[in-house]
Amino acid sequence: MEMDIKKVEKKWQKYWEDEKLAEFKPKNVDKKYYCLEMFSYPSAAKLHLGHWYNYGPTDSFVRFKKMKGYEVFQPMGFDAFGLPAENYAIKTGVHPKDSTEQNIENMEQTLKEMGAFFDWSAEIKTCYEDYYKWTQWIFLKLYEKGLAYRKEAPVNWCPSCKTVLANEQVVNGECERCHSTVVKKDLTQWFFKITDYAEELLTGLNDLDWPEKTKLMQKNWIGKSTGGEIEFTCESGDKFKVFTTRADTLFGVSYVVLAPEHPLVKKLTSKKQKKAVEEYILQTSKTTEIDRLSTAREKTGVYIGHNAINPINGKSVPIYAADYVLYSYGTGAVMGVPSHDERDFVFAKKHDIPIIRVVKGVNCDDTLPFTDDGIVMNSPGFDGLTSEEARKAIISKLVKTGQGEHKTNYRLRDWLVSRQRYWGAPIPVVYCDKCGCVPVPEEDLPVKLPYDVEFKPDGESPLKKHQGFMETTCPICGGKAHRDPDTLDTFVCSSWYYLRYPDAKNPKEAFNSKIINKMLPVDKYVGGAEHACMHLLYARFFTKALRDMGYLDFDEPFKSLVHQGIILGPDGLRMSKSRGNIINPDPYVQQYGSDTLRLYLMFGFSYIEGGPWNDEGIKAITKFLDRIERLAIKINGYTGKKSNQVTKEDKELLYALNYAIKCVDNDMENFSFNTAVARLMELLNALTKYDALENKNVTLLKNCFKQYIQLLAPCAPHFAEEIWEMLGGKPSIFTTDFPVCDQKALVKDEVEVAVQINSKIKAKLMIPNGASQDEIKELVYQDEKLKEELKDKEIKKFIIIPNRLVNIII
RNA sequence: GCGGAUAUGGCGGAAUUGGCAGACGCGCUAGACUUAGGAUCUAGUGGGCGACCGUGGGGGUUCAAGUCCCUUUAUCCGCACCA
Repeated sequence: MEMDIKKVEKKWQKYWEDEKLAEFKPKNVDKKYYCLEMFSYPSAAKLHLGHWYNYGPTDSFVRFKKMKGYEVFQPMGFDAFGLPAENYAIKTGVHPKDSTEQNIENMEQTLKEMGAFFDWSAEIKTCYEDYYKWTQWIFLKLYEKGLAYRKEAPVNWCPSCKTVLANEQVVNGECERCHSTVVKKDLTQWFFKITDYAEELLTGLNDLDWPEKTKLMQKNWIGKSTGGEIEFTCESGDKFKVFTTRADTLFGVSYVVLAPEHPLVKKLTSKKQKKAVEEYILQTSKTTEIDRLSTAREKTGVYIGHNAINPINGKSVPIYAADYVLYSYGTGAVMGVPSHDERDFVFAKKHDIPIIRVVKGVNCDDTLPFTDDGIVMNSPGFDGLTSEEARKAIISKLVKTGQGEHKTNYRLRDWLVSRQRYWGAPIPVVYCDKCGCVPVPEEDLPVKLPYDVEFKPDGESPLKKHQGFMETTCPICGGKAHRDPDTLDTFVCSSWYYLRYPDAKNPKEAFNSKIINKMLPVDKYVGGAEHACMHLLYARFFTKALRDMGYLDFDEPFKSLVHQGIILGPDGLRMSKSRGNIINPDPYVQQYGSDTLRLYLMFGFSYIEGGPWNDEGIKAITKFLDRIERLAIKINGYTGKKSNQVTKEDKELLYALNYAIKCVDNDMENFSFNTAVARLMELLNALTKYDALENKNVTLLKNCFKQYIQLLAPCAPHFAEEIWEMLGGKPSIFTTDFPVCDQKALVKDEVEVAVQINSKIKAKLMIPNGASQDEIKELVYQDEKLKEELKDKEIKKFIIIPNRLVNIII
C-alpha cells in the first residue's frame, strides 16, 4: 500500500475529533438515531476481539446511518463495578478503584484507536459517584413504589473461607479457592419485584423487533402457566397450598411433597423421622438447582411422618420432603399424582405409594404414567368430563368451599439484588433499632463507597468491617443506626444506563424526562445473546417501573435488537485463558490497520453467527484495499475526456454501480455486512474491467468511482476519507450523502431464464424483459436444442416464473 | 434435565424466503510478467470419463425442497451471585 496507514488513521481520528463529527447535535433531535452497543466491563486485557466484533461493524452501521441523513447518537461507557476487580484485589492487593480506572483508561485509548464514532462527551462510568448516586436514587424510587423488599434467601457459603461465593466461584459443589464443600446459608436480602410486571413483560414482547429466539427465551424464562392453587390441611391443622396445572388429576393424588426448605417440614416432622429428614435437608443444601430439577436424576425424598387431607375427597395422604420441589417456585409444595406425571410415577414406585388412575386416553392408551389430556374417571362427580372441563370444574368447586382458587403462575422469580461484596453501589438504607429499616433521604445521596477497606476474606465482607461506613445515624430519630453492608448487583447499574447517556452530565437528576422522551427508545441495540434473559429483561422492567412512576412516556427501552455472534478461538472453542486460545487484536491492528481488521470481521463472518478465528482471510482484505488504492491513483491521473455516446459497457457499469448501491444499502440496514462487502468487491471488479477498456468514458468512470468510495466509507472509514481527499473531495466524506440507487439503470433489456423439462435444467435462454407468456413459449419452441427434446412429446404443463425459469412437464 | 440454536465444496460463508445450489473471498492448479518473487495480472476450480450425483442421516409433500412436514444423529449456547 502506498499510504502510511498508521499516519492516515491518526490524521482522520484527529480530524473527526476536532470537527466533533461524532457528537450528537440536540438541535437535530427530530432526525435522531440512537444506536447503542452494550457497554463493556473494563477488563485488564484491554480490547479483545469480541469488543472489536461488537463495536467495529456496528460503528460502520452508524456511519452508514449518518450518511443516510440521520443525526446519530452512539455513546460508550463502562460497566465498572463487579466481581473480577474485587477478586483481583484479594489476589494482588491492588484496589478495585485503581485497577478499574487503569483498565478504563487503557480501553478508552484502544477504543479511540479503533476510530469509531463514539460520542465521548456522553461517556458513563458506573462506579463513579455521579452515576451510582442515581442508581441509588432509582433504588429509593422502587422502594417507595413497593417494588423493593427484603426477605430471606439462600447464598452459597464456603464454611472454610467463611465467605459468600458467586455461582461462578462454585466448581462442582466446591469452593474454587479451597475446595471445601459449599453449603446454602440463609440471609435477609433485597429483592426487586419484577414479578409484578411478569404479564406485561410477556405481552410486550409481541411488538418488539427482536430476534425471535430471544423473544422465545424470555417467554420461556417468564414461564406463564395457568392452573389453580389448592389448599391441603395437615392432620396438625396447619394448611399449605399447592400449585397445579392439572387439577383434573386431583382425585389421583396419593402423596404430597414439600420442598425441604419449606417451614412446615421442620414443624411437622415426627420424632421417628426427624433424623432422616435432617440428614436429607443437609444433603439438599449441597445440590444445585439445575441438578435438583433434572428429570434424569434419581428422585429422592423422605416421609416426614405426618399426613395431609386432600380437599376434594377427604383422603389422607403422606407428606414427603423432596428436593425436586423448589421452595422458590410456586408455593414450594406440589401434589403427587403418580398415574399422570412421570416424576411422580418414578417417585411412587420407589416409595411404594399407591398409583390411582383418574384420566383415560381417548384412544384407550392404558400404559402409565399417562401424561396427556383425556377423559376423567374415578373422580366422583366429574367422571366423563374432558381434562380441560374437569380442571375448571374441580377448581370452581374448591373455590366455593374456600379451599382453592384459579391462579396463573409464573416461573419468573423476583430479582435478588443484594451482593455481599465491596465493589458495587451501596444500598441506600439504614437500620435503626427504633425506626427499623429507613431509606436514606434523597438529599443525602450518594451513600459513598469508602476507599480504605480490607479485602482479605475472613468471614465478613469488606464493608461490614468498615466502622466508618457502617456506623451512622437514623435520618428519622437521629439515634444510632447502621448501614446495609451489602452492595447492589451490577445488573442494577446496567438496567438504566441507556437512560443516562442522552443527559449524561446532569447533576440534578438521573435524567431529564423531556430529553429522554425524545431520545428514547433506543433505535438499535447491539450486544451478545447471553443477555437474553437477564439484562434485557431487567432493563425492560426498569423502563416500565419508571414509566409507572411518571418519569418516562415509553414502554420499552429497546425497539430493535441485534445479537452479534461469538468469535471463537482458532480451535473452534470459546476463547478462554485456561484454553490458551485467546486472540489479541492488537498485533493485527498494528500490522494491517484498524480498517482492515474491521473490514475482515465484517466480511469473514456472518455477523449474527460468528465463528472460529482464522487469519488467512485478513490478507485478502489488504489486497482488496490495495487494489482500490491503485485504481484510485490511476483514475486520478486521467485527464477528462467526455463522450456523449452511451456504450453497452457504459450501461453495464451503471448497472453494476446501481445494483451495488441497492444491495449495500439493504445489507447494511440488515446487519448483513459480509454480503455488503462482497457486493463492494464485485463492483471493484466491474470498475477494474471497465478501466481496462480502450474507449472508456473517463468522466463516467471518475463519477462512478467517487460513488464507490462513498459506498465503501462506512466499512473502511479512515481509508475512504484519505482516498476521498485524494480524489478532490471535501472532507469529511461522512458529511456527504450515501449514493442513491437509480432504478432506471437496473432495468435490463433481456434476462437469462433457465428452461427445465420435467424439472431438469436443459437450456438457458435470453428473454427480452417484460415478454408475455406467449412470447416466452414461442422463444422456447424456437430453440434448436429444446425442439429436439420436445419432439413428439405431449406437454402437460407449462410453468413460467417471470425472469427466473420455465418448467415444461411432458 | 429444562430452554434455545446450528449442520451447505479443502476452508470462511452466499442463496431475493419454495424457483438455475455454491455469490464473494481464502486455498489450490496452470499460465503471463519478472531481478524464477510469500508481489501483480489472466484462466480454471463441488464430485464423477460419462448418463448423472450432490446442502448431517432416513422418510414425506410439491411441476420444483438447502428452504415446508415427520423422524433421527452430532455439535454449540443459556439456566437466575460472571458480566
